[in-house]
Amino acid sequence: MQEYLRDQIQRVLSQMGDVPDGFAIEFQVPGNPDHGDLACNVAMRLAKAFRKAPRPIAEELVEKLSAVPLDEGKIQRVEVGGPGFLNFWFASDYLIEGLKGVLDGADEYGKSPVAREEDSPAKGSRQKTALVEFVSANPTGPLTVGHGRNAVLGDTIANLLSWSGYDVSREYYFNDAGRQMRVLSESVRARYLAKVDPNIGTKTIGSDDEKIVVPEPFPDDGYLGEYIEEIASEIFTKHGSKLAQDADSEVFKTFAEKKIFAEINATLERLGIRMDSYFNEKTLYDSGQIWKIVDRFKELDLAYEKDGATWFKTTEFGKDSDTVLIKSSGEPTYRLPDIGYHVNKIERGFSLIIDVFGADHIATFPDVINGVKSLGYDPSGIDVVIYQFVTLVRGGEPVKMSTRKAQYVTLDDLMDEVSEDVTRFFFLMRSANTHLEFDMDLAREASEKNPVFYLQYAHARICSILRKAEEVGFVADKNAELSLLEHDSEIALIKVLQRFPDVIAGASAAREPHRVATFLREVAVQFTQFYSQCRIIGESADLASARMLLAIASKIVLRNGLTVLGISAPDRM
RNA sequence: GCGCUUGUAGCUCAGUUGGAUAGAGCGCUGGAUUCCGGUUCCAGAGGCCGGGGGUUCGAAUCCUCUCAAGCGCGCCA
Repeated sequence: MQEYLRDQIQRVLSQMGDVPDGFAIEFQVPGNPDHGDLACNVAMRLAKAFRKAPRPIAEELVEKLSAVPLDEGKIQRVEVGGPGFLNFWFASDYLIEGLKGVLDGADEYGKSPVAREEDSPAKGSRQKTALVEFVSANPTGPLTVGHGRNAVLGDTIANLLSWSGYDVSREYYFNDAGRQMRVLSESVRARYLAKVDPNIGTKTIGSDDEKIVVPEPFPDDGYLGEYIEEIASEIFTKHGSKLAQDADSEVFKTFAEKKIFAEINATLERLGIRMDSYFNEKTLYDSGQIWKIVDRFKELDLAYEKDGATWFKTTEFGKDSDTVLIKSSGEPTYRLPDIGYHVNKIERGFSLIIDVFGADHIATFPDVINGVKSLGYDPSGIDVVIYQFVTLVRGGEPVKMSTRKAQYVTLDDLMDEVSEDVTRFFFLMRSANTHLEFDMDLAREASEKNPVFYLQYAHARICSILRKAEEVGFVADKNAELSLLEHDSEIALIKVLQRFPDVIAGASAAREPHRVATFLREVAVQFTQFYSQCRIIGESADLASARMLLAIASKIVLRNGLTVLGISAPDRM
């Protein structure tokens, strides 16, 4: 439709004056139905070039457009509105074609065709690929609520890209060799030793307001969660006391890592998330890649040695200070493997590389990009999605969390309390860069106050109508005369449904899943209005069939939208 | 102190690329109901879009200054 109108306007404009080079004709969907179905602002934007007021330009445009009649199957009428907008009203034939499109599309409605690389002919018709890296929590403990937002965002963005025609891979990046894992291992070992010898000495760690008693060998910055205790018990059950003498035993680390990873994956599974690959940071060491990068940085005069450490000249890129790449202990900081990892991703040939991480990581991202660029790679395919932190609210008060005492609500706890569907929806209903307030009381409530239930209810209600129709022996004619749909609420609903593909495409391009959630609410509202104003079963066979098809189309859009968000569309509630 | 993010209705938040009278849900007030699911629908009240200045046909949106909040600024990740 937009292309058609663009061509028409282009043709008329060229007769009216000199259109500036590169002038693009743009359209928008007006918020106010009195302004038609599509609006165009060319008249205002050309006022200066034409040295004329916008309104006369618009009026001339309308006159010229109507002189060579516009396709009546597409456009019903054109008017000048406000300061000089061209307002177009779609013809009902066009709307009906769109409705048929929804029904024909069915489970596929809203999907874009396969996206192909077009920039390089050599690549021919290769499908675009995307790598979405998310979660990426090191296996040191259960996933928290914060990880939940990351996980759900990443997974949904992956869904969106896949609906936009990308071949998508989900990847989990982790490090099981660093300091964190050492502390984890020592924490488990200390708990284990206390089981072997209950008389082992204790000590107190923590600050003045948070004192915690732990076994003597426990690291000062150790992990205090209950799960450490459980892992130690399991090791004790399996190995008895024979590991007590072996200070270097790898068992603590490998056992803990294996168990924690299994739990993380089980948690992700509950959310319907399945990774395609896991990338161990260790790979980058083993291949020698990170050392090559350091050498290259030194050749480029972007790295130097000082105080026994190797530094990255981030001041070259406008930062206040340089950054350590390799500590004086010989161990790299996370920044070096991060650069290596992104080089690795680029070398794997993805068209699009998406990272999802929390606001606390934002400052390190430019270093990675600058590093990648300095090494001669093109970072333009890398896109970062940043999300702000989550606050749980219960009874109007924020839920206090303390990592120190390991008093935090895990993602599993949250799902136990409010269900998987609600968890996903609440993480997706707000834009990623707002601080999310997760209202537990609202989330628990299974009523119209809870936006997820409102959507699911609308879907269930349509299913109920279909069941009812079956009971009374009514079968909708698949070739029903859809032009019988002319009630305001029917027309409004048809128009909303047809926006779905654009919403998906827009949400995908902007990596903003919340647009889908916002849109689905509109669909549910429009459907409910239609439902309350128009009866289906009991009307004449023709009208009942047409309305039934409209209800089925609504069901398709609700269902597909919920599917993209990873939320179930129940037949009954 | 510097950097990033965010300030929109009482609360939680939408607002596309700069567009027409700034929207939704909750809460509040008042109404509807012979119904295919009342987990519903309709109406109303409620706004200095944090504040000042600028850009232009036109600003919640862009620029600038300023105020406030969150996060980051480590040989942690």
